Amino acid sequence: MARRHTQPCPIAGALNLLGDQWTLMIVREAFYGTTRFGDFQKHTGISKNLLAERLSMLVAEGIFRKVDIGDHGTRYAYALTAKGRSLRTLMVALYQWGNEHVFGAGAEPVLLIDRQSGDQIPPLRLASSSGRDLEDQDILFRPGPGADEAVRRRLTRILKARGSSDGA
Amino acid sequence: MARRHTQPCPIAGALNLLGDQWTLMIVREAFYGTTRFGDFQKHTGISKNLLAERLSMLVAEGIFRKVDIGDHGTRYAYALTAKGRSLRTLMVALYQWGNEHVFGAGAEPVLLIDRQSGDQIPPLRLASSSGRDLEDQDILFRPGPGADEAVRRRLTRILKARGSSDGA
DNA sequence: CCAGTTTGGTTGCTTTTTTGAACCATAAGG
DNA sequence: CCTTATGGTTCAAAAAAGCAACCAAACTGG
Repeated sequence: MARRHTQPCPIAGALNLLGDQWTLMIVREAFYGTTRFGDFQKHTGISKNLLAERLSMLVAEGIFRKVDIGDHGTRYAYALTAKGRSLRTLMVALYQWGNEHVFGAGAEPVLLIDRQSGDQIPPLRLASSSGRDLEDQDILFRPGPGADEAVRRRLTRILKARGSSDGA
Repeated sequence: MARRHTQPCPIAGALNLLGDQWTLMIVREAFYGTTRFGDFQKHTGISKNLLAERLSMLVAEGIFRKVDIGDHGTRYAYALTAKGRSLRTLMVALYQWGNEHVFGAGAEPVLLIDRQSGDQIPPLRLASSSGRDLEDQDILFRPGPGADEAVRRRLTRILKARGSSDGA
């Protein structure tokens, strides 16, 4: 729950919110259509106190919203917000990596299917704006407007190291 | 370290390996070119015992390999294997989500740049095999060969719930 | 309208992880 | 040959997770 990572880094920032065993399981459930406290608990196996804490964190972060259903009172639906639904790409990346590298071809537990064609959804493809496939060495890390001096220095050093090992 | 999730689910399986605060920070460092124990520690801020444990887990899982450098003995390089490099897509999804939804437009700490064009790498796009954009409602979850009875039943129920709410 | 169940928690205790610091052996470097 | 760097291990303390018990409001069936 405590913000562990303090560096201005998108990975660190994302892990502060999502980097534990349960948060993305809860998000998975929401993509499966689960909305109720008890159903999240039943389908994930998380304990009630942790689920309560995670859901309230996710609501505070704007990833879920808590909707009072039933006339007024003790029945609620937890639904993904637009920010929550924006995790779809990340979830698909996890699905595909888990299928391929944890369970392996021929042992995939859950396949992602394109409803319209009935075919499997193809692997996410990292491509340039012109559509060219990008490999590891095609990616550079550049400080953005939110970078501090430390990040700026570090990325510059990485860039130099990469650049010099390039011609070799 | 203990395998928490036991369901046959690609998300659960992936989170068993990657679902904590440090593992993906270590992987990030590897993508930045870090190979040495001390450098991983310095750049992430992880404590030595946890780093040692995580690295040995990652080596055991085939995500990193440990290479003895220096004549023989106490100097090692940790390098991503092909399986480790296959995390690239997942990492990019995290970078993009963190930039957009944790820091926000205009405050991105680290931008991903296409070396050849110098432009920013565009957001990962979830598309069908024919290239059509896919939205939430276009994705179905189908049991794969590794599904057990419980998963099969659950996904069938989700499919029905989705199908029936479809015409409404 | 009353009794029993469902829902959505909270509380408190135990166990596991993480943190942080100290320590250490081998190997490089000067 | 003395010093420092490397890559750890070990230990105690703090934090987080897991687990069971408890609870109040509200819905349900009769």
